[in-house]
Amino acid sequence: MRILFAGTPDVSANILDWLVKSGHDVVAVLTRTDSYVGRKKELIPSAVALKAEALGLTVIKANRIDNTVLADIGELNVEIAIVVAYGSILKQSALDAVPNGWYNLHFSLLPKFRGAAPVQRALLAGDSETGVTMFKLNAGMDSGPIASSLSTAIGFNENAGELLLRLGELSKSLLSESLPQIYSGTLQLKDQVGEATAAPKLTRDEARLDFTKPAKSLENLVRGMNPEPMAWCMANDEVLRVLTAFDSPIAIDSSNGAQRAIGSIFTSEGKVFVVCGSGSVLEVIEVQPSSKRAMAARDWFNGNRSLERLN
RNA sequence: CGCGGGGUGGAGCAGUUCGGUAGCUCGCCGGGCUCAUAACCCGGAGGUCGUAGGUUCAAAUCCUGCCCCCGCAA
Repeated sequence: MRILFAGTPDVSANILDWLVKSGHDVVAVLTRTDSYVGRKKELIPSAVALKAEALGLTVIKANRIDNTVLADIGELNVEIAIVVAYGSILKQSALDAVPNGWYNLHFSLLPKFRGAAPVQRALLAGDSETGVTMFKLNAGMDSGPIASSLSTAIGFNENAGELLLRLGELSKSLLSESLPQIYSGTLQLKDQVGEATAAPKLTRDEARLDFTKPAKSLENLVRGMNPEPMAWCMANDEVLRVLTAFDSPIAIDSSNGAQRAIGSIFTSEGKVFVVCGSGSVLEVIEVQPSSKRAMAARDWFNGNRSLERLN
């Protein structure tokens, strides 16, 4: 079947590459328009656009499926579309433009975590399992009938970037299982069952560490926010990004009153700890002060001996 | 010309306002203490202070150009 692939970021590009190299008949790619990225505001094509060009595929760049784009899609005579993190909502008119429909890969076990940030939200929630779901798009938000899904255990120190990478790989298994069924018309779709939850895009406010919370929930935040937008807190009026941190099994020494204040920093055996809520302690592994590169928390602390607390 | 912050021994930082031959916390090497240690004590190596030029008796510090790095915002 002639396939239209729609996607934008790295994960999508990786799956596109795999589809083509596995012999699937991808004839064109739909991706978001080039966007200004970085300090120098350079106009950069999406990862999918770059990959598609390298593969010699037709590329349609659009953030909205207007009549012009619909016409372009019409001319391609594609039979199905596969969507992996395209980045824009597809309206009914767009869905109708592809005869056998659009199949979306979503990085959660639907109906959990519908929306833009399923991987991060699963980590924030402290879930021990997540997965990838292939479903047929309808006009709703990730609410279409499911073709298939695969679950996977979340590693205990896995962050969002690492988990996404793994889910991307899992997707390939899902596709190699489901695509042949779509081609042969034997695929069975099932309505989503269970409680639906929303996974809206992350905001920078949400990424701020609140040390009055238990260390475990801060660990979840740090993992879920890495690599984007990255958890952060304030250290002497400067933003400190926290790349890696774990709930520590050590307990606060109740004999040391100074160490008990929320947000207090202390070291032990070369490790850096922060006092959190409910008597818990967060071990900080890697941080990035503003203007600096990411560094081991210990190195950072060596240069900031006078710092007593984070907030 | 979107806003802003940085480049100082192997690492992280201070010193730059008010020029005068480099300091702190670590790491590393050697020695000591100890049953032992990531703890403690003593000693040591290691720096063209991003780079090019300028001012000066003298520049990490003042002036100018350039290179590299980072956060925010998009």
